Amino acid sequence: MPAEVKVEAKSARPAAQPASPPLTERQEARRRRILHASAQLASRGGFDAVQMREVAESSQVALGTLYRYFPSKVHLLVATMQDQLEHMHGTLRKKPPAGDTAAERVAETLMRAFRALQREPHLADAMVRALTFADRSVSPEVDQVSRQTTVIILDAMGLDDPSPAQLSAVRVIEHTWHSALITWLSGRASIAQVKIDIETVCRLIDLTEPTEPTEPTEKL
Amino acid sequence: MPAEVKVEAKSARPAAQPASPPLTERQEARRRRILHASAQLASRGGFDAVQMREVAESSQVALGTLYRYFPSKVHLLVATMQDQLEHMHGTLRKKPPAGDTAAERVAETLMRAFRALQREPHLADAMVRALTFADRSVSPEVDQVSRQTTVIILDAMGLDDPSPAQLSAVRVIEHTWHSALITWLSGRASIAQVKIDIETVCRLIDLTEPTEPTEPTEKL
DNA sequence: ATCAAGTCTGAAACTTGTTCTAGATTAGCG
DNA sequence: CGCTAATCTAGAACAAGTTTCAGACTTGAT
Repeated sequence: MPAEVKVEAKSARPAAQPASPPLTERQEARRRRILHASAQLASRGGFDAVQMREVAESSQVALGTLYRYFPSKVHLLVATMQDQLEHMHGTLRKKPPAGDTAAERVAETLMRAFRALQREPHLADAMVRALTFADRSVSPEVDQVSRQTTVIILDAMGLDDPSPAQLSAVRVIEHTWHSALITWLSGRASIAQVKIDIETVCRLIDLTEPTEPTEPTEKL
Repeated sequence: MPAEVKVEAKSARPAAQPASPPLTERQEARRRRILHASAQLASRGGFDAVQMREVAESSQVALGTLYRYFPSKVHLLVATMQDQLEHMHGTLRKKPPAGDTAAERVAETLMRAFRALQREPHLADAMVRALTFADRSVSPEVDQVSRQTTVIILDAMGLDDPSPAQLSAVRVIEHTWHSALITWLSGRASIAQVKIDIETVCRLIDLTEPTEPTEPTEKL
C-alpha cells in the first residue's frame, strides 16, 4: 500500500475533482457527511436554509473544518450539485431516451432531469442559485458541472465527435436550461413554459445536422 | 412657498409597479441619488462593492430610508438595472440595427448591448448577479426587466404582433443572453464565445416565420 | 398656524457567512 | 514509543445584510 503522499495541502483547495486529493477514510467520511447534510438542509428550505453552522453541526464537524473542505457556501452547494449530477447521469444512462431525432432525445433527457428537480424544488433552488451566483473563485467547480452537463447532452444526442457548430448548439441549450430553471424557481415561468423553451431550443440541434449525421472532416 | 408637488412617475419612468405611490420631489431626488450611488459603487467593484451602508452614506440617506426605498440589496440592484436598461433602450432606438434578417438585427443589437456592458464590467457583474440571484420576493421587478428586454428584442426584429413561436424564440434568446453573460462575467467564457452563442441562438428566429405572409429576407 | 400621520435619521442590535486562535487529536515516521 | 506536522475542535471575533427604535422632520388637512 502506497503511503499517502502529501502535496503541499496548505494553500490548495482540499476537495476537488482534478488533482487526486489525498483523503484518508475518515476524511472521505467527513466530506460525505457534509454533502449529505447540505443536500438535506437544501431539500428543506432551499438556498437560505443551508446555513454553514447548521451544516457543520448536522454533519458533526467543526465550522472551521467545514470551511477547510469547502471554502464557501457556494463551493459547498456547487459540490452538492456535482454529487447530484453524477447520480442523475447514472440514472439517465440506465434508460436512454427513445426519440427519433437528436433534438427529441435531448429534450426528453432534459425534461426527465427537470421532473427529477421538481421532486425536490428546494434542493434545486439551492443548487441552481449557487451555480449562477458563483464568482470567479468557484469557476473550476462550476466549469466541471458544465462539462458534466455537456456530456449528458452529447450522450443523449448520441454523438462521440461533435462539430464546433454542434458544440455551440449544446452550449446554447445549457444556457437555456439554466436560465429556464431560474425563471421556474423564482415563480416567473410555469412548468409548461419551461417545457416549451427546452423544446424550442432543442430545434437548434436540427440546424446543425444538415444531412450527414457523421462527418469526420473537422477543422478548427 | 407651496407644499411640494407630487410628481407622477410618467416622465422618465414607465411604471415599475401598478400601484406605485406618488413621490414628492425630495423623494424622487432621494431615489435618484440612491440609484446613482448604487451604480457608481457597482462600477467600482461589482456586486460585493455595493454595500448598503456605503450606498446610504454616499447618497446622503439613512440606512433605514434606503431600506424603505429598496427592501433589499437585490431589489436595489435590479432597480439599478431597470434604470440602465431604460437608458440603453433609448440609445438603441436612435441607431436601429441594420441587418437584413431579423436574426442579424437581433444579434447586432445584443452585441451592441454586450459591448456597452464590457465598458463597465463591474456594473454588469452587479446587475446580472442580482438578477439571477433574485428570489421570489423580487419577481415583479425581475419580470419588469425581462419585459423590457423582450421589447428591445422585438424592436430589433421589427415585429409588432409576434406569434407564440416567435415569443418562444425570444424567450430562449433571453435565456441565452443572461446565461452567456454570466459565463463571461465569471471568466468561464471569452467575449468571442459569447458572440458565437448569441449568433447561434439568433438563428432560431429564422425557424419561426409561419404566420407572416411575407417571405424571406426583405428589407422594410 | 396647528395638528395627526407619515417619513427620515442615527444608532444599536440581530443574523449569517467567514476568519482567526489556542489547544486537542490524528497520521506518518524513525 | 515518541516526535512532528497536519488536521480537527470549540469558540470568539469580524463583516455585511437586515431589522428595530426613539426622536426629529415633512406633509397634508383643518
